[in-house]
Amino acid sequence: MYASLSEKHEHKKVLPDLEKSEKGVVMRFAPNPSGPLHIGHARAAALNDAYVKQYGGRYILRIEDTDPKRVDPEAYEMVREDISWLGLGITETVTQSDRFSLYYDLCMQLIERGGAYVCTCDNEHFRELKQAKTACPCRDLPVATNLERWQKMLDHEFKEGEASVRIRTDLDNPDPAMRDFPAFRILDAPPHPKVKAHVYPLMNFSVVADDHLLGVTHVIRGKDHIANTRRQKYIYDHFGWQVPVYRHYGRMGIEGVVLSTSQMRLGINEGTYTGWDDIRLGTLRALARRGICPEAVKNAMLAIGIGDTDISFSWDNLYAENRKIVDPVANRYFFVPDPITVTIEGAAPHTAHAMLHPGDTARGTRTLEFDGSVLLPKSEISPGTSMVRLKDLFNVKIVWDGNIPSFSYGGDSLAEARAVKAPIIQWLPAQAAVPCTLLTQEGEMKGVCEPLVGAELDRVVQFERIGFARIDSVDASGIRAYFTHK
RNA sequence: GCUGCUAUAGUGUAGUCCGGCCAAUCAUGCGGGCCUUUCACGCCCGCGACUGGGGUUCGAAUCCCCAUAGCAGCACCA
Repeated sequence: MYASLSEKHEHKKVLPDLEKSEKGVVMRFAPNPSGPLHIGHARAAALNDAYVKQYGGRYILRIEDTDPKRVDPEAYEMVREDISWLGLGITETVTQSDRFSLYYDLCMQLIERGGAYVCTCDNEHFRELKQAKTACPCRDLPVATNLERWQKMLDHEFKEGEASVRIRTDLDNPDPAMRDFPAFRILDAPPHPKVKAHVYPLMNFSVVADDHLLGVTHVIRGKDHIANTRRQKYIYDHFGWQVPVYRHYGRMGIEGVVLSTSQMRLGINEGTYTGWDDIRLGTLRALARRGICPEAVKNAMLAIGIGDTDISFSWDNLYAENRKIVDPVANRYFFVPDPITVTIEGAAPHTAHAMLHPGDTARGTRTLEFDGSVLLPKSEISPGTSMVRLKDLFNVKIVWDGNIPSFSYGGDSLAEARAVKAPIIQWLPAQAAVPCTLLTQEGEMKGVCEPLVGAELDRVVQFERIGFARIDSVDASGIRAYFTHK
């Protein structure tokens, strides 16, 4: 009985089983190095990671840099950093630009098998033929001719746009997307930052080649790849290779942040964003800067799972995951936004001892010395407020003369403050407050905080009654913190 | 236009394959209460959904058909 109770209590989100996983799995995460990773990438990264951990096996990071137009040389390093931050169990890394000769080899073999041909047709013309389910003249050329043409491609005798390799599929396939799709193209420019080439494999070819060569057993990717999966099966069949198990999860809409790499880049160049880690962006480094933990990101992604329905990602759910992680560890401090200086009449010096964490008394206290005047959040003091309690200190009576308040000592009794429902607010000694800027996605909040916060650099703290924040920088001019969430 | 995928509360998710135990799970959110020198955490109570219409059946969230809506592909991007 107790067993079943605790079982239910510890109910953990488990991903649905994958078939053919008994002997372990080989999976891969395959980003394109066009920029840093964002929350959308995290889904594929986390799901594959979780399955490899569940079944055991290898987890390959494959950098898919086969399109020189979409390669940012700096992104290789950024992707590496982001993956390391996420804490994926990557067991090996391959970069496709290192493997062009493998693809060329396989292409030749495929042509020899009659599974591919070199097409020199004009693009527009080919499209019309395709719509009409008609073979282009190149399709029926003998293998020997195709091999010659392939050699001419490699020798750069064909220029950009003059020839491409196509996979022989089924012209009668009702889906026009399946008919003789391209596998290699020629690009004269731009140069690839990592490899000297003009013949480039297209994704459907290089992906099949590598999935097979690397022994990938299961592929989990977005359903935008569902057509690619069907196309890729033609290549597997031509080679007689075994097809991996595929799962396609639905589209994930993400509100409120910019995710498109090109838009982000543009915004950075124009100065709209401070960089790839601008907190208004959905990059992993932006989340990190705000104090979102990698485990929270992964947990949120696993909770979403691999369903094939289109979903809209909810920040609330991610924040809830993060709060579970951060709340038990974050020290508590006072941050007074938009402070006003107030002198309190009739109060003797007091020393306040506020707990660093109310759930963990062993952590001790911060000490705040009261000596006559304090800083209070302006928004808490408005006509009609007759008493507030300064948290961990004492009560303050407020008397209003029109719009002019005067403050006086109101006793130490917490019970009295409760009795009149006085708000218990954060405060700082006027003499011991450090300038602090809290940056949120909506803008800056200027204020002051406890000096001790300076020792929390790079950690997440909780500003009482405000929310969690990551301390981003500490210097002579003050502290800068990024708002995490409530 | 052609091809394909999907449709459970505000959001995510379980159940759908093998119809009844589902007047539908869990989380998050929201409302209320308790606890508490934070509007955090914790605890309690509540709110809230099977896209619509037909059909099969003793019985349908679950099977079939149609409709509607959303998404994806038809790139020399990944």
